[in-house]
Amino acid sequence: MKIPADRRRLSLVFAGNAVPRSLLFCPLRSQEVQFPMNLLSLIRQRFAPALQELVADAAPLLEMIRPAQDARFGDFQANFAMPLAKQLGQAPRDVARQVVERLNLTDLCEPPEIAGPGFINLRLRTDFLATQIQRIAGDDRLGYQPVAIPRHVVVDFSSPNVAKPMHVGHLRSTVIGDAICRTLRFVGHRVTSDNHIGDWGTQFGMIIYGYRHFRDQAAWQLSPVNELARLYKLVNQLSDYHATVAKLPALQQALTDAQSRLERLKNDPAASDKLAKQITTAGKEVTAANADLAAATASVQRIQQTPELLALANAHPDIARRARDETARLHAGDPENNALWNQFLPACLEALNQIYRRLGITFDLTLGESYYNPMLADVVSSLKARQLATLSEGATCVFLEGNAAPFIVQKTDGAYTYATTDLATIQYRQQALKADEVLYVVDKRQSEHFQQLFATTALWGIQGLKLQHVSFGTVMGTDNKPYKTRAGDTVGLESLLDEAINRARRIVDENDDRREVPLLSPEERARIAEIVGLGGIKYADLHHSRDSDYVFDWDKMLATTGDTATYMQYAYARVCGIFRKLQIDRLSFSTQNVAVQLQTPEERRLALQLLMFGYAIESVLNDYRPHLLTAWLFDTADAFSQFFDKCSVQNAESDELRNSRLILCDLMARAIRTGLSLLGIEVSDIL
RNA sequence: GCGCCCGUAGCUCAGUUGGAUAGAGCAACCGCCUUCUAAGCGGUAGGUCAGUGGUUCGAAUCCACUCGGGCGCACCA
Repeated sequence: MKIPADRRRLSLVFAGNAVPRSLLFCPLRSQEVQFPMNLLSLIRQRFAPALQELVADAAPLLEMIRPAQDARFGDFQANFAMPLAKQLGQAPRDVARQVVERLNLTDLCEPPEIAGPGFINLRLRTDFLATQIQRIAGDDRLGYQPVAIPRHVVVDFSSPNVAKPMHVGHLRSTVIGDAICRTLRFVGHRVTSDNHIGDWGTQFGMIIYGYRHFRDQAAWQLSPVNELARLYKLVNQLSDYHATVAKLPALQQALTDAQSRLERLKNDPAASDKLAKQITTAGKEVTAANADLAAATASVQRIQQTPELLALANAHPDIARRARDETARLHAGDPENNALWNQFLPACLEALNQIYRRLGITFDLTLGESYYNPMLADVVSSLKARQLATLSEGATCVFLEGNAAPFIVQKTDGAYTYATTDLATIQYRQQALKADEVLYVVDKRQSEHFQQLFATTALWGIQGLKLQHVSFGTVMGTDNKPYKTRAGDTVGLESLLDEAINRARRIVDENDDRREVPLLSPEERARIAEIVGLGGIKYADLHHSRDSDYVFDWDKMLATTGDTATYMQYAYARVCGIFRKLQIDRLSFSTQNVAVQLQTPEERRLALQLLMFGYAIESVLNDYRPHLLTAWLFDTADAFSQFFDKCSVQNAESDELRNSRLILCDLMARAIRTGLSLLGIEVSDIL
């Protein structure tokens, strides 16, 4: 397949770099012994030789060394003695003892303890922790070394449709995808973020049709994007109206059928568990059929009760087909439709970019579906040549084992589908972009599509490219239904961001007004409200495990208490407050060589937590789960809050202790700033 | 009908792929500001991990079935 040298379609290339440069290459000051900045890997390395003496493959056993799940068990625990004992035919505690005797850990840990059935509990030496903190003092990367072998990862996320308003689902993809990009870059991989926007599909036919028939010229001149959005909604509404009217008898029939089925079952004299279950099922079917009919009737009535809409609907009875025709003509190269496309697209993209700018998100590439249009015919003929694609009911399909439905690459009318585009995109990403890996940050409801896509890709002969669907769950409202406005519309993103910032502003005002002497100017308040509001939205999304559905709840998101972005931002601001109060410059202080002492449990816990940063990062990238980073951030801020409570800096018993605590404070601030930056969340020196 | 996912404290969610007495946040109750930001800290209470059976040293996690819920299944993307 040929990749067109010229980009026939408009594509935007951003040079944006998500993580501040300063965070990327910050060499450590001391270059002596380099421990990997992942304490767990270090411990595992020390266990490896001891285990290799007892067993051929130590790797799975090393996996069983974990952070302790309870502080009483120390800092780390090894759980391998029990399975290993079985393998060796010995008692677990004996096996544990043998391993412990072979260990050389004295520079890192207190003597290991064997507990319960054979757990090995490890407690790091406090002087070791102190040395490590001293070593990474002042480092924004907390000592994290870039990977030795970088991969090139293409991250496909956000991917809105132009002209259709973006909604919370796009927000979720955008926020998760951006966090993944930033984290991958941080550890040293090469990342290409690609916004695979829907700029070539059915909705464009609708806009073109709307533009030709329903355009309000004044509105168009005032704001093309708003007018296009209105036109899309209108055409969609009218198409739906006709489709729904046509569907009403069938829905009515379905209800009647379900009802009579239920009656028949209820009158069945034979009583059995199976029958009872069938009655339950039939009852649910009646309820569902009722709901379907009611929804359809309501949507029809909405049109019929609005004379202007009804008149339009009646004047355009075959609007759906004619809109599809416009799409087909666009794809066929019709000059007028292509001219309109070229006219519409920049405004649509600009509207999207406006939102990305507010969110602080950039893309390396914005290659929409249209970009791949010239490659689609070759994809299909290549699939046919390999006899993967066959004609069925007029459509060109790839039939895959285990899938009832085929993977359609060309429709009966000759049009290509997003399956075709996705295949072309994969080929392009491997051949032109030289990607090693592609991530798709897309709603989990599309998992079957990706399963088919990846299966087809493999059959097609593309090798050496790792493909992963990074799926996420639906965003629900507090009513546990997909998040919508009361009228049933999707919630526009722009208004969502406004709402978040407005709410945050109220909190910022309230807080500052409570002070004896307010600290903040209106401009500062506005800036902080933005940081807190956007941080709240992003954090709410990211701190849920990505594949669970989550409930979008303003009050929780911007709560002034608990596990929110604000908690971390607040902890950061408190560190800045300490340095302000003592009139010490944080940046210059942190480069001084200060002896770190960890005398209290709070200081020790904070230090250990900071040193677990590398482990947290690697857990995130293991399966692209940003919520593991939010958990680490919360634990870190929590450790700091306890430290702040118990360990006064300005009233420290000695200058040495004060300086040691200042080092911890500074490092903690860097940890929070870096960690939040990987999630696309900012901090402020004052809150 | 076929397939995928889920069910953990009153609510919202974690639970590092089979480890020790199942954890957070919110809400509730009790306590802590003349000292670095109380957007904070400490404490109390709250659980049949939907249910039953199985696998084994050991199960919220794996298997089977049952109950309850969600989603997807031929030309929208």
